[in-house]
Amino acid sequence: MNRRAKKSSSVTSRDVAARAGVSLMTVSRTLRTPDLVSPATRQKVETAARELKYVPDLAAGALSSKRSGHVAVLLPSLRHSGFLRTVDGLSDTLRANGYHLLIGDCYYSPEEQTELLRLILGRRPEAIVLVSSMDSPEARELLDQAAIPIVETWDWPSDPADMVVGFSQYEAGYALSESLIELGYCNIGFLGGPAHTDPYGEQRRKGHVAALEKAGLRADIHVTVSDTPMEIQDGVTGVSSLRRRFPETDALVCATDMTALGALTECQRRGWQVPGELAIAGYGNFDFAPHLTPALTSVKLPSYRMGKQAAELIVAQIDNGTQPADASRNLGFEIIHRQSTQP
Amino acid sequence: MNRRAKKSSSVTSRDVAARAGVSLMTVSRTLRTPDLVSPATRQKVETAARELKYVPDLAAGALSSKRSGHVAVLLPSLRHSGFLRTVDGLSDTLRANGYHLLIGDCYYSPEEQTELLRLILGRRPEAIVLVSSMDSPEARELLDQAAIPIVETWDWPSDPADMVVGFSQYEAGYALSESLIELGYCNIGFLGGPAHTDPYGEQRRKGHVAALEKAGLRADIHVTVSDTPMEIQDGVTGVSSLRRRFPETDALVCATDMTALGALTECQRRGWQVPGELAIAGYGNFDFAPHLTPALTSVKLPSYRMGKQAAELIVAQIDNGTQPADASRNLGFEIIHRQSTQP
DNA sequence: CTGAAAGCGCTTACAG
DNA sequence: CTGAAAGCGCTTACAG
Repeated sequence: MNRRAKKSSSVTSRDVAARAGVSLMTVSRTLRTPDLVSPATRQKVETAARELKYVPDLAAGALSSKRSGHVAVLLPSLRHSGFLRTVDGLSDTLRANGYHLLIGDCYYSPEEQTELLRLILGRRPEAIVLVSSMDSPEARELLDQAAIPIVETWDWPSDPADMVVGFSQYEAGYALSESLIELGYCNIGFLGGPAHTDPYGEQRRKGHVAALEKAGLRADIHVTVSDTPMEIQDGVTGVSSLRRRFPETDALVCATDMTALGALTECQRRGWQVPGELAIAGYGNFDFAPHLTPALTSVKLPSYRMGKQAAELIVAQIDNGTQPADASRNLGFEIIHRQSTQP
Repeated sequence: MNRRAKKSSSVTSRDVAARAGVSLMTVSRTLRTPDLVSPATRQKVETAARELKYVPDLAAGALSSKRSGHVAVLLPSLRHSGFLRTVDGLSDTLRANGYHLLIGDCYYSPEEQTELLRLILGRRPEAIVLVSSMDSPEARELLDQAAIPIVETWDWPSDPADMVVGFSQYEAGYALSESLIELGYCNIGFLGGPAHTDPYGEQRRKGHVAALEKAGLRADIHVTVSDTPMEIQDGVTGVSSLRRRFPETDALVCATDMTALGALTECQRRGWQVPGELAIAGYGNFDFAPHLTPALTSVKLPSYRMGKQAAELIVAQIDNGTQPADASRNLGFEIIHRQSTQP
C-alpha cells in the first residue's frame, strides 16, 4: 500500500499489466514499440488497456525518458491575429508529429516574459519558439542553460540565438513607405504604439523613416497611441489626433490592420475621403482587409508559414538530431496595394 | 553515475542542495514552504539556486505531489475570436493562481476531440474546461474516469456533467430573431454552418426558427455555408445565394459577426442597401461590429467572463476542496441594436 | 527547524 | 520476444 491516499483511482500501467498477465514493461513496450512485441501479447495488453480505459501519465513518461513531448512558444499576445496564425502553424505541424504546444502569452510585458520563460522551462520543453524578442540578459541566460533548439520568428535578428524563420520588420517598413512614395504621396505619417511595448512596430517605423529620408521627404509625422496590443479604437483616436496636428498628411501607415481599420472608419464618420484626402495602409493583411470599403492596402506577412516551418525545423532537429542546413529562413513579405492608397 | 547519458547538464535540486550544504528536501521546502525554514538556511538555498540558475522540473514535482498544476481547455477552434476571449479569461485568472493552461484545439472535429481529450488527460490536468460540447460516449467515459472538476461553457446544457458557466445559445437565437420581428421584419433568414460541425450555430438557428414560428412567420429561409470556423468569405457567398434563392428576405441573421461582415461588404459591393433592402445582424459583438458602416447589430456574449468565472470556480474547488454553491451560472447575453437593422 | 526513506508512474538498458 | 532492477527529479509523511 501507498503511504498516502491516492488522489483518484487512476489506472496505471501496473494495473494494465496485472490484467493482461504480463510485466509492467511489456505494457510500456506494447504502447511505444508494438513491433517488438508478439501479436498475442500485444492483443492481451491492448484489450486490457482498453477495458481499463488506461490513459498513460505523460509526465511520468517524460520524467523517465527525459523527453517531455512539449514544444513551447512565447508570444506577446494571443489577441494579435497574426501571432495566432503562427500558433496555428506550429500547432498543426507539431501535433502531427506527436508534440504538444505550450503557449506562453506574456502580454507585451518584458518582466512577465522572463518569469513566464522560467515557468515554461520548468516543463522542460524540447524546443522553444520565440515570437517576441528575448532581450533581457536573464532570459538569454535561461535559454542558454536550457540548451534546447530555439527558433526566432517574426523578425530577422542580426545575432540569432539559434534558428530563425522570419522576415525583416525594418525592411517591411521601408518597403511599404517606399511604395507609397512611388505612388506620389509626400507627407506620409506613421501611427504606432510606444517603442518599448511594441518593438516590431518600432522597427517598421524606423524602416518607414529611412525610406522617407532617402527620398528627401519629411519624416516627423508620427502619432503614438497608448495601448498594446493595438485595438481598433487606437486607430480612431490616432487618426483624429493626426489630422489635428498634421493636417497636411496625405498618407498614413498604421502599425497593424486593426488600427488601420479604426482610422478608416473614423475617416468615414468624419467625411474625410479615403483615399483622396488621406490614403491609409496597414500591416498583416488581416481577413477583413480586402473586404473593407475602400479595400485596405496592407503588407502580407508569412504568419502561418513561419509557424509551420519553425515546427518543421524543430521536428527535424529533434528527430534527426541534426540541424537542417537552411535553419535561417527569411520568408519575406508582400505589399498588397488596394483602393485605400490609390492615388 | 547514471546508466544513461544525461541529455543536458540540467541542474537538479540535488545540485542546489550540495552547493547550499543542506539536504535535498530542505531545498524543496525552501522553495515551496519558505516559512518552515530558518532564515539562514533559506538564504543559503536561495543563493545556491540563483547561482546555479536552478529551474525546478515541474513534471517531476507533479508526479510526486500528484498535482500537475495544469488546467486544460478543449475548444473547437482558436480562430474564433469569441473563444479566444474565453481563453484569455481563463489564462489570466489561472496564471494568477499558479496554474498553467493547456490548450486543446480540436478543429471542430468530433473524432479529433476524443483523441485530443485522451492526450490532454495524459497530462493529468486538475480540471478541464469545455468550450465544445462533449457528446461522444467515449469522451464522457474518459472524463468520468478522470474524476476531475469540469466546467462547461458557451452553452446551457440540460444535463450538465459538473459545473457550468454559460448561456443558452437557443435563447440567444430566439431573442435576436424575436427582436427583429418586433422591429417589423417578417422574412427573416438565417446564414450558418452545417449542423454537425457547428452545434452552437445550429442551436441559435433552432431558437431563431422557434421565434419565427411563434410569430406565425415563415422559417424556411436558410442558407448553409460549408466552412467552419466561418470566415468572411462564407458571408460573401452566403448572402449572394440568399438573394438569389430568397429575394424577398428583409433581414438576415448570421451565425457569427465574421460572416455578417462578409455579407455586409458584399451587399455594399452589389449596391444592396443595408438596412433598407436587407437588415443584417450577427453574433459575438466582435471588435469591429460598432465600427462598420453601417454599424452591425450583434449579440454580445459573455466570452471573457465565462473564462474568468470558470477559472475562479476551478480555483475555488481545487484550493478549498469544496464546490462553490453557485456552480451553475447563466451569464446571459445582450442584444445590441445598431444601424444595420434599423427599420 | 532539518534529514533519511519511500514513492509518484513511467522508461531504459541489460539479461535471459 | 519478455522480465527484474534502477532511475528520472521531485514531494510527502515521519522522525528527530
